[in-house]
Amino acid sequence: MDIDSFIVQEPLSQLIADRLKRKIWNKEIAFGERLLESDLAEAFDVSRSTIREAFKILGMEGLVISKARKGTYVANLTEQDVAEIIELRTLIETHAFTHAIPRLESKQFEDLEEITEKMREKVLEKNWNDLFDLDMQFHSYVVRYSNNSRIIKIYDSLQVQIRTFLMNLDQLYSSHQSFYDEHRELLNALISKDVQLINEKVETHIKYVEAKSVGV
Amino acid sequence: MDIDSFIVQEPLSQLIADRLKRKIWNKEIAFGERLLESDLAEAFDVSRSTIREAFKILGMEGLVISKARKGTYVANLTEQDVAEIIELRTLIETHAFTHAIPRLESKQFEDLEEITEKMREKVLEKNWNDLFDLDMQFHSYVVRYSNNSRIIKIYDSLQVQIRTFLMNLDQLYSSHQSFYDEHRELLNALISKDVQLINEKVETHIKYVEAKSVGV
DNA sequence: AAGCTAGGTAATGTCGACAATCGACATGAA
DNA sequence: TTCATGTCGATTGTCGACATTACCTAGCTT
Repeated sequence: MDIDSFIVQEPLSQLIADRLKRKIWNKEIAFGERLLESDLAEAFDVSRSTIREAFKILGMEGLVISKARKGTYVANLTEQDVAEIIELRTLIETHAFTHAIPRLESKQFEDLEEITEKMREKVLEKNWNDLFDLDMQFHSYVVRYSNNSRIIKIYDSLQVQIRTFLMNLDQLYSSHQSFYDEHRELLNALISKDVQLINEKVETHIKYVEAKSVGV
Repeated sequence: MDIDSFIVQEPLSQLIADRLKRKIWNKEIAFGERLLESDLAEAFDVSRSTIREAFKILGMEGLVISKARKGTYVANLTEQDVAEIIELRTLIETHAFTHAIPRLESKQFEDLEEITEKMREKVLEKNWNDLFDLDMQFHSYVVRYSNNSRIIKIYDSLQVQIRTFLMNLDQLYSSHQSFYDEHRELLNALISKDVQLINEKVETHIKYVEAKSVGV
């Protein structure tokens, strides 16, 4: 028995998909770039089948676009795409946050409080990568309490795309303080359980990010 | 050049996925049934790779569920699932219909009129299958004018699931007349371009279907 | 020179086989 | 009996090779 047996549980294709995702986020692979099955198979030292399956995963998450017999390309984020993502995010989050309200108890608010406080730390440390993670985590946490597995799944895919364009916004780095403030307000709105206020804050928060993204 | 060249354009996996979809809709394959790659490969006379890719497609549409090293199963539609689908459908359609308004001109209303009138015919002919198609077509047509490719894609997948549980509702067959009336009202609401009214009609229409589906 | 046709090359689609893993059953010890 | 361990068959994961298709280029025709 190999020692790796204790580590490897998920299929190789999933691992490859994750590694490709990272490469795109780190800009090692550019938007619009063509991905050749053979090249990647060689680069990752796996077979083309595995790469193919990884492509399917990334395709579901909207990171990659495959056309039959034409190849697969890293999805290009045009202004239209960013607008679509913003629109969808607003739609899902306002709905999910609202529907999560009845299931948010003190336990949940404590968790969110913890996430938010960690954000404050990361802001001071100027650790933007962790800050991103916490941002995503905060929103995912609430969406999960919408209790609709389909909406959660859609949101997970959407978050991959959100992250993709956020990682390309250097401007965002300069506004770290408001990053924390925004989530603090969002959390307070949730605690108040005031639907109107929550929707307002969610929309404002997303629009705030959108403003940063003009001209991606 | 082979004569089939004119026919075969899309990958085999897509064709297989469609055929599997039909089999599920026709109840030739039951909910929750396990799908064996080898068996299906033999049945359709293709390789396992092709079946695998078909599974990935059906997985995206939510028709089957694959778990690593555990196999893939036809998705089971519990009451919870139906509730989720209804919730998501309402969310997407109200949003998409509302956002489609500015792009709906006389050309579009004529098209919708045509679809609706065909429904009247099919009701008289008692051709339920075609009626289903027209129903799906009507809603897809409007959603397409939301101009958000991501929302359209989500809706397409959702419609596959909607169809899946509609095909299992014998009760619906008895209410064919109101089927036509419902869409007539929906169309009138769209023509009026009254957001409030449209949302109302969409919600009513979906809830009407939901009522039929209690206890699936 | 422009456009069309044909052929070659490179990439994707499909295949069948081998490897790793899971589940069920059998076997044996506490 | 009950639980742990080992073995076997069945099924999915991964692989490399062949088949088919699309893109590019060269050469021809007008």
